Amino acid sequence: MLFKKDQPYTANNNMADPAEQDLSRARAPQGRRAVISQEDLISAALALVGPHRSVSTLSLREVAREAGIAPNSFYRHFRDVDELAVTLIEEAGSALRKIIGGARTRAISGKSVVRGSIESFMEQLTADQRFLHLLMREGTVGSEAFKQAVERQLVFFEEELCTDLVRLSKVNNRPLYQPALVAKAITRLIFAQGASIMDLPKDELPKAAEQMVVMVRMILLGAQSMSDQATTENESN
Amino acid sequence: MLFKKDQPYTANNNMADPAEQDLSRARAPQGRRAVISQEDLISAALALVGPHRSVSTLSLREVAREAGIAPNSFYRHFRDVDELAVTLIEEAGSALRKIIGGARTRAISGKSVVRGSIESFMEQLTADQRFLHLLMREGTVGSEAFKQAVERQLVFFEEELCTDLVRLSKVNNRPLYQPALVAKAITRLIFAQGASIMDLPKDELPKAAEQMVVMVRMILLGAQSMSDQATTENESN
DNA sequence: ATCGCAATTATACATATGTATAGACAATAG
DNA sequence: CTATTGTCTATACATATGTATAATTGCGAT
Repeated sequence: MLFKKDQPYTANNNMADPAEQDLSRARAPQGRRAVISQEDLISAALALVGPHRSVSTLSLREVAREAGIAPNSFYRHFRDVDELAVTLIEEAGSALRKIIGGARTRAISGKSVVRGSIESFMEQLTADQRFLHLLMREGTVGSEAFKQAVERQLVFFEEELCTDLVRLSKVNNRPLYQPALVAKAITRLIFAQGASIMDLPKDELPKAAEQMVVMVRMILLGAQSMSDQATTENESN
Repeated sequence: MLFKKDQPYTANNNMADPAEQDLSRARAPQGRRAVISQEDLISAALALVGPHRSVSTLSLREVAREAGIAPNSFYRHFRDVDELAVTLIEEAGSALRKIIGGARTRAISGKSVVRGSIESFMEQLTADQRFLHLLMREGTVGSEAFKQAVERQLVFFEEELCTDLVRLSKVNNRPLYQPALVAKAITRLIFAQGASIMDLPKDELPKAAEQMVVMVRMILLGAQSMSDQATTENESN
C-alpha cells in the first residue's frame, strides 16, 4: 500500500468516567488535565517487558501505543525512552530491595537466613510483577545512563546486604573477612544465576535455588575461615 | 528529500588485487567466486561491537555495510543476523576458553593458579579482540537461540574449570565439596564482575582484579571446609 | 564463443521509528 | 463570556530496517 499516511492514534473514547477527577490533587493549575501520568507510562512499559522483551529495546511508539496515547504525548512525561527506562529500573530496584531485604531481616521460623532470602528471591522470579527480570536481564546493554542506573541499584543491594551480614556476624560471633566484598560476591552471583535460570520451567527452580544456597554458604564459610586465618596470623605476630 | 530511492550499494572497485585468488581452495565448483566469506561477515560484526554496541542490536544492513557487500548478499552466508550472532558467540567462546584454560593449566612461576587465571581474564578484558565483551555483555538479551548459545559457552567454561579444580584438589590433597557447583559459582561470578567493570578506566582494573581473587578464594576455601565438615560427619556415623 | 550457474547487486516495497509542526481540546483566570 | 495556557492529537517527514524480485557479473564446462 503506497502513500499510506501514518496511522493516526484515534483515542479510545472510554473516558467518560467522571469519578476519575482526582480532586485530592493539590491544585489544578491550568490547562487541560493530564489524561495520563508517568506511572501509567511506567506500567505500560512494565507490561511490555516479558520473558522475551527487554527494556532497552522498547520504542517510544510502542510504549505510547500500550499506554493508549499518541506518540508525541510521551514527551510530556519523559525526554526519551531512556529516561523512562532509568526510572523504571529505579522503581524496580527499590521495590525489590524492600521485599528481599525484608526477607533477610525477618527471621523466618525454622529457616536459615540464607535459605529464607533466596526463597524470597526465587518468589520474585516467578512473580507477576517482573521487577527482578528488569534488573537481572539488562545490566550490560543499553545506554550508558541505563547501565549506570542498574549498577547503582546493585550497589544498593550490596550495601544493605553488607550491613545485614555485619549484624549477623556479630550476633553469631562469627566474624567475616571483608564483609563488603562478601556482599558484592553474593549479590553478583545471585543476580547472574537468577538471570540464567529465569527462563527455566518452574519445576526446575527448586533445584536451582538449592544450588544457590550452597554457593552462598561457600562464600560465607570461606569468608569466615579467611577471617580466622587473619586472626591467627595477627596473634602469631 | 521525498521519493529518494533506496541508496544503492555501489561496490568499491578496490578489488583488482589478483593475489586474492586463493588457489589453495579445494576445487572451485562453478559460478562466480564468492567475494566474501562467513569469516568476513563475522569480523565485520566484531568490528561493530564496541564498548557501546552489543551483538544483539546489530542489524543486517549494518553488518553488510561494514563488510562492504549489498544487504541481500548477507543471506548467502547466514539465514539472519541471529545466526551470525550465534556463531560469533561460539567462536568467541572457544577462543576464550583456549586462552583462559591455558592460563589455568600453565603453572605461572611464582603465582597462584587463581591469580594467574584472573590476570589472564583481565588481559582479555582490555584486549583488542573483544571476545570477552561479547560473552559477558549479552547473556541475558536477544533471541532465545542467542541466549542459549551464550549459556552453552558458559557451561563449557564451567566444565573445564571443574576438571581443573578436581585435578588440583587431588594434587594438593585438599578435597572440594561439589566441585561442579564451585566451578559454576566461580564462572558466573567472574563473568558478572567482568561485565560490571569492563567499562572502567584501565587504572582501576588492578583493584577489581584483586577483589576477584579474594572472591574466588572465598568460594574455594568455603568449599574446602564444607568438604571437611561432610567428612567428619561421615566419620562420626 | 556460449551456456549455465552461483554470487552478488539494484531496485523496490512495506513497515517501523523518532520527532517537528500545527492545531484541537479542556481546563482555569479574568 | 473570552482569553490564556497546558495537554494531547493529527499529519507529515526523513530515515532505517528486513526482504522480495529481477538483473548483472564472473567463472567453469561444453
